[in-house]
Amino acid sequence: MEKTRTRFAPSPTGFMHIGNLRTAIFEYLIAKKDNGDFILRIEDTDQERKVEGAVDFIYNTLNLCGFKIDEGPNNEGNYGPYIQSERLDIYKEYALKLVDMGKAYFCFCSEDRLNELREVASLNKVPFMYDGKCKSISKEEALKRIEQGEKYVIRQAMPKEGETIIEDMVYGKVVIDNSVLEDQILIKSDGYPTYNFANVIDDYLMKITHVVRGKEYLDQTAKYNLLYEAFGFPKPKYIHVAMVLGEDGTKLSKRNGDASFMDLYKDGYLPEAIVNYLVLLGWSPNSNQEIFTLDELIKEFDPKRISKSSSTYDEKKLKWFNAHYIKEMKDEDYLNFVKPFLSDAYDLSQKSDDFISHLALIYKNHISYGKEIVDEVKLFFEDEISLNDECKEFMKDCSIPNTIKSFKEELEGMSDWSVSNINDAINKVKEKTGAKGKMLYMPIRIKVSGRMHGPELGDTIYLIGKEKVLERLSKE
RNA sequence: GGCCAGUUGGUGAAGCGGUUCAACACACUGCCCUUUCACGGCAGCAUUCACGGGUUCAAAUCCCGUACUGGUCACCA
Repeated sequence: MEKTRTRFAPSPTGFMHIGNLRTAIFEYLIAKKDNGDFILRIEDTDQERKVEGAVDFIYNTLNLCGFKIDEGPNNEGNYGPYIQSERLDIYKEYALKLVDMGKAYFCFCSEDRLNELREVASLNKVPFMYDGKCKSISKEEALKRIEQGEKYVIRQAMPKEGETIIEDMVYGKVVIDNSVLEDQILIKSDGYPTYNFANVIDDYLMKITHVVRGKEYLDQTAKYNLLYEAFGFPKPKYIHVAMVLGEDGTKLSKRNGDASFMDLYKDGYLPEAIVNYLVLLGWSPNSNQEIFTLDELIKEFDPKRISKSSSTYDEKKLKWFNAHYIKEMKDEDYLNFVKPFLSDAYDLSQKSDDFISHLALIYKNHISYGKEIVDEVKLFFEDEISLNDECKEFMKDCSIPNTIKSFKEELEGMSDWSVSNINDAINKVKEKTGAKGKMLYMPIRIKVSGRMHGPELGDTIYLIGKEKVLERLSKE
């Protein structure tokens, strides 16, 4: 039995959106479920889109997600190189092999001629397809013309009749009519392979057993199969996955400003939560379980349960997952996680460690992503408070000044500034004034913090500090 | 336009011919808990599975057609 090998094959653009990552997750899980290998291959045959440092970026992202790359550009295995631009000779060699077999041919048609054909086709309202003009050129003549420096591409001679069957683990059997397939280009005139050709060659040479890719490639798989068959290579198993749509129903993209993994990560989304959320987007386990560790996913994942229809990215659900994972964190880990967000936003140099930790911990059950704490915590860093209309409305009740006065007196007489003493003080106010419930807590909260929502009142008062609290209570 | 695929609630989805078939989760709404807010707990939320036909004793589940959505038809990946 051959070893299961999957590959993640991104373009090095230095950006990874959610849909890309999800594909990587599926590939990783399929490999690891069988104790197989997960390979990273860089598809940089489009030299214009290449970005410096992109390879490290991809390693970094996958590492954060907890995925170990078994082979890739930075840790080569036996099937390198792992960057397509370094494999040009290989593609050429295989293309020529196909020419020798009579299954591919050199084509000298100029772009102008192709454009003319295209125009005629669009005039006649038929799909454009290369007419195979150069197919009849003999190999000897072709070689002579190449010798003379003529530009050429290599095209595969495709069957004009019959049909090609695609077997997919998600979509089942899909039949494509051969008549819609044109003689596809294998090697471009700049010597680079086309994406399709490089893929087939690499997947074969790297012994990839399961090809996971977006559904947009489903139709094209017929071309792949014809290539595998021409060479006599064994075909991999195909797993096409439906797309992830944005909340507006369109495809996720960088241009739409849709979140990338790194954007989310920087805002304080935990990789475990992102992975957990994404794997459930278009895949469901054979149970009601929703929270999964990576190991559990490896055990449970079954590509046959991937959904055929596209799904919509739902930030609310992601937040729910993230909040869950935050609540599960150990306090110590949580503090290390949120403190950077605080220190980025506020000057903490005058604050004690106790203050910062106490403050951060109060919000552990409140925030759904790290950066959210910045806004939540604002009330502890502002000198002036101003009430909004809702607060003002609330404060109109005539019994309130009395409550505030009484509470102020309690605080003034307090020797030891602590959360429990503050809570006791609130209790005493209740006894003395008869105010209770909302009419007890809310006036104090508003007067002291300037808002109607916030963490436990005792903690809030404690952290704002005695001096500032008294000052605010005294104000009209 | 040709071809390919998809269509279960606001969202992710389970179910794939009957025996709770419309689970579960997010969101939302209400209640309870906490002397406030939040957390947490509980409850409600698709008479119906895009629509129309057919097969069957029986269909969200099988078949056909229609509509809609998306993908694809490059020397781009």
